[in-house]
Amino acid sequence: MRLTEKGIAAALKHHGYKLTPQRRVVIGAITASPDHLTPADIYRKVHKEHPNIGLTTIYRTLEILASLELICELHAGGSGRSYTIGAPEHHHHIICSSCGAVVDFSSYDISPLEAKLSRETGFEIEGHLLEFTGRCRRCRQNA
Amino acid sequence: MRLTEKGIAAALKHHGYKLTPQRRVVIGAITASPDHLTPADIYRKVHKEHPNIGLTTIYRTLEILASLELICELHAGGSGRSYTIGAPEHHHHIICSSCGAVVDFSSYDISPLEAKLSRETGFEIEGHLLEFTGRCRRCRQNA
DNA sequence: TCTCTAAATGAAAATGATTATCATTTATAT
DNA sequence: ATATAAATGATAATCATTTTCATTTAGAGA
Repeated sequence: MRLTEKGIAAALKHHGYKLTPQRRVVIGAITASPDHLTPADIYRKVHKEHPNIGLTTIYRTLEILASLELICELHAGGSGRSYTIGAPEHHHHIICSSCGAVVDFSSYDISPLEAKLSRETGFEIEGHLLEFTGRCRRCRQNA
Repeated sequence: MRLTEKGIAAALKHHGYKLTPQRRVVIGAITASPDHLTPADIYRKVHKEHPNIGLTTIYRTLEILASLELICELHAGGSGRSYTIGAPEHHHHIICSSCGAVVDFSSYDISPLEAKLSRETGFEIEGHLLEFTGRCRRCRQNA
């Protein structure tokens, strides 16, 4: 289950941010895409319909959305930063290296591993990064 | 078990790369540090003793070392790219968010999870990213 | 609905990281 | 010792991201 455009808009307001037309457009672009998008990707996507939206605004909006965990930052694959739509529950991502599609999975609980590592290394675990890359079913069939 | 300066130098030669003084210095800086280092970090470290080594050379050397998997690229934490010394076996990393120390762990086999995901999602898994951040024992005790 | 104000925007410049270029130097095979 | 392809360093070019600041605007309250 992924967050919806309406849900994200409501969460923004709930946290005291203004719901500007520009922010609506950025949120719309992210919720409409199954892929991971860089700030430049989003700029290109929205620039046709909304040529007045600046890249700076996109950066600022993405930063807010990420800080509220309404979108997820991805690390695997490309070198630059990219984002995908968030979800209500904690989850991880599989990214298709061919088409860029992102699939969530929440069927894995990482906390036992965290506990084990904490015991073995003396670290107090604060966070983790777990992502997979691969080729999605469709891309495999098209090959 | 981590790779040694000698082992990395030998591997470089084995793959047909020349073992220049500059590369030796970069390799030395990485093997000498328990932390993750950005290209700029390494430049600062080596610049005192070897002011003639350019940042460009450091970038080029890091790229080669990473492509041969003699060093590991880290993603968690900082935004820029950073590296740490490699190891002979596949492993993952825990990074101290306070002091930057990197601890390896290889006590976790991710392949059952990969198989499960492949079955559930139809993806052919190609790679993964698994890192933890936390506070190491020493930093916790100093706090 | 109107007004006000803090927040948000966009354009531009500044910054910072990374890559490309190219003339010069050098590690190593012979 | 020599030849040569590879590597280097200085510089410039590129690209992503952040800062700045004057202007605009969403939304709270009258």
